[in-house]
Amino acid sequence: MDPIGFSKHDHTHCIADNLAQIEAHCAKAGLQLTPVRKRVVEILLHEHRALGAYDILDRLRAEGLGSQPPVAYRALDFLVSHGFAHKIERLNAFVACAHPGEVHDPAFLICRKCDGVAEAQTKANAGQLGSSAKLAGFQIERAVVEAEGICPNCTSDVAP
Amino acid sequence: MDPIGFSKHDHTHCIADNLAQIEAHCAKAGLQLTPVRKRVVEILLHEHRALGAYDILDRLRAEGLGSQPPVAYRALDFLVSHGFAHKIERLNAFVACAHPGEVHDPAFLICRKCDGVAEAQTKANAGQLGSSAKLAGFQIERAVVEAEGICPNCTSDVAP
DNA sequence: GAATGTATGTTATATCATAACACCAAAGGT
DNA sequence: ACCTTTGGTGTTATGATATAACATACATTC
Repeated sequence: MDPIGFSKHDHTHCIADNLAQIEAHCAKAGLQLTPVRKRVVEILLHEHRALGAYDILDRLRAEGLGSQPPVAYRALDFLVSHGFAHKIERLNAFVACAHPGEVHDPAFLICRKCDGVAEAQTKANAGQLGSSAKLAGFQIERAVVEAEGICPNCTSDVAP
Repeated sequence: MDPIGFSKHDHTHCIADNLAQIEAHCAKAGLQLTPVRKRVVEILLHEHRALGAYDILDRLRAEGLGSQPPVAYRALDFLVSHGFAHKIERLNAFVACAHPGEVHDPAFLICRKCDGVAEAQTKANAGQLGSSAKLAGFQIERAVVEAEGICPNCTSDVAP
């Protein structure tokens, strides 16, 4: 399974490119991409799916980079708060951002067969949700949009 | 779309009406609205906000209706699976459904000041997300849409 | 070189959720 | 009437996710 938008791509380049973008962004913004943080984003980039904090922690532990939950959670907090990763609330898990550095309101397509996660774009204040909010006098600051279903690679062998 | 929850309304009637609808629906569909299940949905209806499973459990315990987590989770599973309540993934908490019995794709507006939750309607396959999914060849089966921000009642005393 | 800020290491614990098994009560067949 | 099936509840134990709190380390700056 290698879904970024669920399409085939050169995964090695995809990792390297994203990492380069992240490093550039950190350098520019004066953010410290420490070994643990870098390794966590590498792990996330290596999969194109959501990983739980404890999955990540297991890998860090195996590499001697930290063994207690706060190590993983702190690295993830850094990545999420700077837009290098996102939390998938539905899964209590984390994915690398597909557009690091850009400002965006992410939406996710989660395949329930292969667990792949694709990142789509939305505008939180446009569309149906924006209309409802406007009507209600509600100011949207952040929106969680996570669709579950079947990705194109799994449509053939779909089982209910 | 008329999100209820942030507007004034006769709360006693709102509870009674919803409960009546739920009872009618259960009777019609041959579902057992047992004492625990009924009490849980009453508790949820009484608040217009999301309650954690353990909050609900505490109240059940105080009334001698069950004291262990599975009691609350089982009742909540029943309510959620039949559309009488919804889980707010962002909060790991539950709200009563504002439109029990009707088929709908709920979306939520969550106030970060007062914790109020309003339910709005969307169509999962329409709009921006639907377009993205279509483009990717992704079949949406279910969508989690949860907006966080400030409700109309809290806009005055808004703090960042 | 002391003070400050930021990151990490570690312990302990909080919070959310479910597996597994025992028990009970209603519904339906014989 | 008796039995069996089905679905709900009671309980124990544990799994899974997440954070508070405090100690240590290391660089920057004054």
